[in-house]
Amino acid sequence: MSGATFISTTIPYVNAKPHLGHALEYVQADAYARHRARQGDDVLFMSGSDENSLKNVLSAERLNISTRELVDTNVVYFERLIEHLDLRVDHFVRTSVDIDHIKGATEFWRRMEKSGDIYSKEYEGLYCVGCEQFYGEAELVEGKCPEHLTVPELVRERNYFFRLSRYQDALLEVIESGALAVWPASRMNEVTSFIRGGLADISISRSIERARGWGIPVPGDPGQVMYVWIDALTNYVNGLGFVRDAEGYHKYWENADRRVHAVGKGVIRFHAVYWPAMLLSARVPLPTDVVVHGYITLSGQKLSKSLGNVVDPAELVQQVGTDAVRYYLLADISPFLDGDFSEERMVSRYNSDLANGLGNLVSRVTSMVTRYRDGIVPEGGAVTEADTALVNQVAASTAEATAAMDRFDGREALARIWDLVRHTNAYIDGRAPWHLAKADDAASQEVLDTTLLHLVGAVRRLGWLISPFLPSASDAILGSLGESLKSVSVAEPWLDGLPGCGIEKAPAIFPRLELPVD
RNA sequence: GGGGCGGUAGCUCAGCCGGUUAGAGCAGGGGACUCAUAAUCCCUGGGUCGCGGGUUCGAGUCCCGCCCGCCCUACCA
Repeated sequence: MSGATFISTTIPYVNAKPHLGHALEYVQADAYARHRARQGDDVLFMSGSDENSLKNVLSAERLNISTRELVDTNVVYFERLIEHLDLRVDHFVRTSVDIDHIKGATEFWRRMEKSGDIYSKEYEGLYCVGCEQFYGEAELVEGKCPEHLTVPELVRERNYFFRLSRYQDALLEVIESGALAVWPASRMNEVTSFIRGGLADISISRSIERARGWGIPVPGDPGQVMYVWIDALTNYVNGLGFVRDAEGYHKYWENADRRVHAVGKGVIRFHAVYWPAMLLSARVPLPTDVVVHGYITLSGQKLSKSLGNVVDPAELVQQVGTDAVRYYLLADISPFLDGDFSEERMVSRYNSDLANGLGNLVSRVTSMVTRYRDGIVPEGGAVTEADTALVNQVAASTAEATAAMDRFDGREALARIWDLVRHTNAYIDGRAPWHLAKADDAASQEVLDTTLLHLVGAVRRLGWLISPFLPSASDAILGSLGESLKSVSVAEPWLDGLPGCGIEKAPAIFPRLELPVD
């Protein structure tokens, strides 16, 4: 146990601006990264951009600019989205720029070659530029690429091939033994049945002509560049300094407890079959988890540029704020299945859960401590059934949310956290502190003290619990209690250190949003 | 064609190896309260659990067939 966790997003092509699907994967990976970090792991969260793609070359040609110019321009939108969504990305790989990546991909290729897994042969196939992938006739729909609905081009040239076929048994073994877990289980079934169906060797290079001279050269053959997926997959180790045998590589990959890839359902095969096989060939440890999310539809329709229904996540953040977007993506969209986006639903969940639920709870608690005890958290008195029930809910929500996150299920985690939000609100009404405050007998005052202490404890715990999902709100809540995340531990008794603390009436953490009227 | 995953209250979903009157959140209806972001709390859910058979003392929960949606995979004519 090294206590280290590696988590990555896929690296998108930067031939266009990011859409909501990118945002989904980003926040899912970010929540997991923050979760593990909070559990005490040393976490490295990596993202990046896939720039060596023919798709980028063609987009640039259409715009009449250089490929370099295109990727340099577009990558900024992704970096900006990462900021807008408040992601704690530790390292961002640019595959056409980073020297570690370019050298690393080359070294990776050499290792596969050394294992005897690379050979060249004449090949002819139907290639979809949009997918950067060869298709068999049978996979086409009316002769067109099923993803892009364009006619693939017939390509014939000498290419290098990877002996994927050799790794069929080994891959089944790592997946079935659980060494490489694919989430959810249904996706794992897909992968194993695909492998059982037989693995053919795959083309891993293309002529420099077809690539328009863009891409990472194949070592020892200036006429060929690497197939974009081959260099792209190696970004995960290259971003850690694989080629330099860097300390980061040893720590966050080779010796890490968890090596996690968050991916979309469209690229499972690359991450759960090709990439592990490449790693086996290069004799590098495999990922431990591949977590597969679905796609986001918009009012039931697939996001597509031609339909003009692409939602710009950056714009969305500007309209409703980072918390609303993060919360919606994490709490409402299934982590594993396709989800539907609707602005109305996003606003509705924000208002009911964040503004009316948690936000209002923080307001009323801080307000009562300020009003009834001059902002000083009191010592508690005798504990009764209602207090114990609250304590139990704190423990249950904490345990359940933590366990859910270890299953990559942020939606479930948030649901269990909100059990505590509701329970705490109900606890307040059950105690009616405003009545206790008016009663001047000692007994009532003691109950009030106990109640306020427990409330502050619950709010503190909630602030801690939401930190992977809503980091800035978490800071705000803990800040209003004079706490920072670092000073709060799950291990310590949950009311420790609270009596005597000075707190202030918190400003609205989640101001209500108005539904867009149109 | 083969395989997989879904089809549960208006909406989004829970329901593990079959077992008392099928659940949650939101929305809707009624009531209470005032600390709070007109927020909160309490009460309120007669849903053919896609359809039809079957196994069982008993089935959303297992078996068979069918319908619908999505996905993976392959082409037998």
